[in-house]
Amino acid sequence: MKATIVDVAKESGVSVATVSRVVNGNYPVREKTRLKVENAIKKLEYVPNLQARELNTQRSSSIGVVVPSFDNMFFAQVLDGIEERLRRSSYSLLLACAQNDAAREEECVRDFITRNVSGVIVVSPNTETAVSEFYENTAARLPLVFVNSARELAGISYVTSDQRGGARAALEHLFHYGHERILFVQGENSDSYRIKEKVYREIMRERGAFHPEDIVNVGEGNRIETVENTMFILMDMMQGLAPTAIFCCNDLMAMGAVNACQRMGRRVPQDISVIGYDNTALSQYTAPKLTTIDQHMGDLGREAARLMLKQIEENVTENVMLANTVVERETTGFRME
Amino acid sequence: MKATIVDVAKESGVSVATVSRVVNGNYPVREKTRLKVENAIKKLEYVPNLQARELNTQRSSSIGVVVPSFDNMFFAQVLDGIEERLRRSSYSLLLACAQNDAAREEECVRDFITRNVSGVIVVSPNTETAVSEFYENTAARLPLVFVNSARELAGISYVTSDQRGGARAALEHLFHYGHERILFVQGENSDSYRIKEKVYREIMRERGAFHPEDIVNVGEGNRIETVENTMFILMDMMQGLAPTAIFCCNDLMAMGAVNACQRMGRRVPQDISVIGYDNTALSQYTAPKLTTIDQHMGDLGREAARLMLKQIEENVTENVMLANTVVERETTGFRME
DNA sequence: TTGAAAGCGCTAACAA
DNA sequence: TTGTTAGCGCTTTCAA
Repeated sequence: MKATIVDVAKESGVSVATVSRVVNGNYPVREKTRLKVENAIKKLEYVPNLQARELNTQRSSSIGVVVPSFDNMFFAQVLDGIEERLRRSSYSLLLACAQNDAAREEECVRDFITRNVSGVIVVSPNTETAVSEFYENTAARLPLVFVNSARELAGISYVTSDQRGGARAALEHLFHYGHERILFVQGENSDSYRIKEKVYREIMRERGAFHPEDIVNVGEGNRIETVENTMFILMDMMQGLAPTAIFCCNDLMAMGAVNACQRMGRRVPQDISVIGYDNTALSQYTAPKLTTIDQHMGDLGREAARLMLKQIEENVTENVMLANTVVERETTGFRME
Repeated sequence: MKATIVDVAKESGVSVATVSRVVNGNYPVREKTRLKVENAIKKLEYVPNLQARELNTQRSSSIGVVVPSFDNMFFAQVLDGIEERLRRSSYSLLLACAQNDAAREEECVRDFITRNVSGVIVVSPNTETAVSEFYENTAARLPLVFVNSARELAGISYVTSDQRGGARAALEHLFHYGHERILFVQGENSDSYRIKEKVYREIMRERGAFHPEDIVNVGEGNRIETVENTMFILMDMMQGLAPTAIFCCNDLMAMGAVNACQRMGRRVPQDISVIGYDNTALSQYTAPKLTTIDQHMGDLGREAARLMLKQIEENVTENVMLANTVVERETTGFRME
């Protein structure tokens, strides 16, 4: 069986208290005693039991993270950022996947509470659950951080990305290249499309360049088929219209847009410019490489971890909004007649 | 403060043992008593403390998973599989990232032991560490499962994917379409390239169709730049050679190969066929869509979780090798003159 | 500088 | 069917 602190104490002929002091190094121990204990530890391959320690000290050194799914590169990157920041602390990461399901999300959080985590980070919380009583109660119990949630609740820290600003930056980038007739491509069922559409409408109206028919909806926006769907829909649409640029709500759609242009014999960016959103790895794989908006997902994760640590240590919540920035690559530019 | 079992016992006027029995439902409790206790639990918002329970029962209900990094879609998919299988059990998942570093990998495993996990799954263990004494000692302490490791140690369960068979299947797929002169594109520093190269050499030699100059090395094979590097190297190479097909060790390289062909005015697959490896999401985003070999990474993860559970429950190790299968899409076919 | 002992929240024998 | 109690492995107060 695994060696316990008692075994070590016996082996080295001291009390368990002394062993504990050696292990934690928080109280003075005579050099000679320390050596004896350390030898015994090595000999018995003793590893302290964190569960017991935490039960005793009423602390916990794990943080729960709930993600809605793994198939999306977005979450992998946020997770990466969280892990990176947490690594420098003494906390470790308990992971659960909510499968895009509100009930399952609650379940995950409850399980974390049972496991006595120090706090829970929820990435893209389900909008149904996010407004519910459930999270209000949970926030009263333990530190809670939301990543990318539109709705705000008391006692919860938020880290979001400035999609309004990002949409504006994307359009200004296109204006800068002299584009006026700009198609807007979005999908269904996501707050993030709503936000961008609103900005698009406002800005285009301001310029007197708004045409309702320039707004294209390609349906489900985060699947593999999105690329192809977007391509076909645009090939259809663009027959009648003569946009000089296309603003897409994510890189999948942008990729479909580029493909559509190429199939129709329009050069990108000489004939038509395309800008995407998210700066997923994808955007660099294509030829030409996508100009897009970076949401800095790694930073989103790092910030979430930082806010969590802050809540645990100082018991204060904080909200952070990260800027979205243009990454210019090869799909935007001036028109060449 | 959080309510404990003692609080619930007091509130409902029974002993802690009875509360425990109600919570666990493992011993008979009179209906009326049970109701009293349940009410108290609800009233106090009591959540049992798993740490205490596990300390007492000498059990643990978490499994540690170490991945080398997150930036690779591969690991995200394996993780997805592990999580999916574990979800149906009562175990939860402790995650750590080794950052492609052998020392850091050991550290992660040690930390898991301290946290008293039931077992550890290591995805793509570092080859240095994999052969070391470290894992031998660790395997003696607790269940260990390796995903995608070339070297085998006693007391450890393995789940690997049959890359030999996959490479053979890829070549046979090309032979089937009548290709004889086939370029082999690989990268540096990975067992998986070695394995495929060996198969390629063997099979091409057997057919008397082996030309040493057909083996191309594009350097670092798992970065974003791999796509572009591959493209330039191949555009250079293919001037002199006249292959009718290209077998690439991963989808990044295959994407680069397709781009190279297109730039050189060769139609894919009418003039030249390209086959990739991995079946990453990427392979479906391109136009034309990549024919590739599926490693079934989700299954790899699910199997790893299954073997872990088996080791925990029955204390037996098992090795599994998953078949790699051809996924035919749009980049392979007969030559059209 | 060290040891004895209480107790963290829980389960499970044992007794009633 | 229920209660009493020992003890899981550890930390920490208190006393020596």
